[in-house]
Amino acid sequence: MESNIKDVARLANVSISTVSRVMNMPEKVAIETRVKVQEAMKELNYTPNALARGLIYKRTKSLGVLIPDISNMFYSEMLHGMEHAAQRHHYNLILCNTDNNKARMLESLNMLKEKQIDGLVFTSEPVYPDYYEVFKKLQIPIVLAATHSLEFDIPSVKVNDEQASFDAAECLIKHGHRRIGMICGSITDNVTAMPRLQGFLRALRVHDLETDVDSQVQFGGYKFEDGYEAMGQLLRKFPDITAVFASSDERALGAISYLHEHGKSVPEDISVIGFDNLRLAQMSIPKLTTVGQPLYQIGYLAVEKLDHLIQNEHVGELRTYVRHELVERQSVARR
Amino acid sequence: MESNIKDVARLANVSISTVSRVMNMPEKVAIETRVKVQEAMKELNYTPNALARGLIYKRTKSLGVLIPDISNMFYSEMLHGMEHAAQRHHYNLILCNTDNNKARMLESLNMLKEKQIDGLVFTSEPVYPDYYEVFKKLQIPIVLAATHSLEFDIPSVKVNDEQASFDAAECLIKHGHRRIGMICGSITDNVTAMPRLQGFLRALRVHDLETDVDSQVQFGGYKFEDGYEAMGQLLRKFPDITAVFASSDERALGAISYLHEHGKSVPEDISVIGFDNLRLAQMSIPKLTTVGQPLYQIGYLAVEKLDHLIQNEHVGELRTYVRHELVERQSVARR
DNA sequence: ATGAAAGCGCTAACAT
DNA sequence: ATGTTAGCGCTTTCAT
Repeated sequence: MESNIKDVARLANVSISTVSRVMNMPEKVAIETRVKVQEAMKELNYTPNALARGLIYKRTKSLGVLIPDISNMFYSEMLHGMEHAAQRHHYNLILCNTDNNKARMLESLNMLKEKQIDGLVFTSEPVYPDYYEVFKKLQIPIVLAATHSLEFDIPSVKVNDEQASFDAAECLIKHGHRRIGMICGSITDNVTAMPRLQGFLRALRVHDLETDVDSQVQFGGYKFEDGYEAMGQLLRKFPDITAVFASSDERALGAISYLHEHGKSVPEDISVIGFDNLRLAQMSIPKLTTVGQPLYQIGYLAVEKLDHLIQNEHVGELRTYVRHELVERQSVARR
Repeated sequence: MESNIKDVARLANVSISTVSRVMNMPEKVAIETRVKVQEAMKELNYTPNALARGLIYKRTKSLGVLIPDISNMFYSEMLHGMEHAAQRHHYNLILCNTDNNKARMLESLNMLKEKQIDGLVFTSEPVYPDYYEVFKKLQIPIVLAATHSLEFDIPSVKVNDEQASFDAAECLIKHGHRRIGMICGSITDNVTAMPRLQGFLRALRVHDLETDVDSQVQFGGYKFEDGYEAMGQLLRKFPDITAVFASSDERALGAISYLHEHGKSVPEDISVIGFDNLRLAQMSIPKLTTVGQPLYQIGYLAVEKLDHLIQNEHVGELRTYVRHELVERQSVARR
């Protein structure tokens, strides 16, 4: 039942080249033959085979996307943007969940290369030197989304984390807070967690507040549970705290949950500011004040940048930094 | 720099069939030639071309996934399950976001067919007769995830919505509630919204409570904002309500938000039970009591079922119903 | 305006 | 154990 170009040619009484022509340069074929061929196509329910085409054109209009955890809202919002950009530029997205697992990532990369993807979007993780080696071997355009590399020249789209964190901390300070804690990502992550820490500390310094990382900062994972845990530890180290900067919305919600369970109300007793502005930031009680990054846009732009690379047009800037935005809701109060 | 089987053959001083053999049946080639070929592959950084293979095998090890909105946690959790099953069975997932837009869906389906996917996962939307026509033309195995069709014989994986809703309502009733409202999906959706409504009503009837759809049920979208709106309307129609069944977690959170803003506390004044058990159900204050559906598992099983179909093994049951689970947290109180 | 034939990178008979 | 060749479905010269 699967029909191919030959079947169409036979039914329409023309050669396969004519069929090919009506698909790719219809104006070059006589109107009546064209119609005849189109009717044959319809009758046979013909669909061209992209594998055969890809073999010839040496491009597939498929992009690979490597994501650590799709069930995380952070990534799914970015992915949404990527998908829309992909549709717009007639690409398909092949999705690979890496679970932050290197072996799995290498495996995925291999599959993607075999499938002859035209380009790759790599998200969030830092580009370690061995990753870079793999990328080079891939021989295809790559764009980093929500991450970047200062060591290597790989195009990227992300927010300025240092400045965004600075703004978060300053928001707290401007609301009159002086004893401010931070719930931060892993110390080993110097593409996201460290710049955020630095931005936080810079704001404190600029406003003549003391900084003591040991007592003010709690490191940990980015999840709700991690935020919950971290809030507990922070409170123990730094009991008279009046505000907390949690550098992801999930962490912030975890922190709020901890505070709630321990009889502190937000923002009356303690203010909390988050980072990301995921959709859930509007769903919490109190609604979360946070520094928003335009995740959808990051995904969208990453794919468009990739498209430019593939088309060999001007790539524009190597590292694109998109604007963050302070979204003031209810979790930060004046003191 | 892109090397192919010919390059490898030349470098290893063998024919291309020998190279092909070391890839597909290495035991059939002399150990020393094999090593020679493998070295050549490594040196040339050779990767087989899946397009060429697919052309011959007539299967691509790619699956299409149609999803209305990936940035929705509901879908991203399912997608996560699908992706893991896909990895396990050596498939790639080609992701298409349909935005609930029919034209876009048809376009995606067309692209997917051209790319010769081995199978398709279709999520959530009801299968309208015209969709079914399109599916038939596709000529490939299809599995429905979190939806099903009683009209057409298409394999599916989902929860028993009627019973799940029954359990939700009964939970409320067993906590002593008698004046219970429901926030429901669209009346036109008879694959999900209607069964849930029926389950709700059945529970009321079984427990000898009056049922009056007009005053007790508010229809609307599945989002947070919709839940917020609906809660307002419901309260106006049915002021002395003591409990609400919101048939999605997002709606439930919206309802809670409305109640909170209007001076009613949950669960002291009004109890709320949700549906889905998304990760955010644990993040709210109060933590949400809800009827959980195993979304990850639904995705996982859908892909495995698709694999069975593709392998032409026994499909097992046509319609698989997975277990839901009542997750009691803090948003429902005894009365 | 249309057709014949080569070739994209690979596998699978069929030789040897 | 290895090589030769046809062909998967298509595009693209090159003829006519």
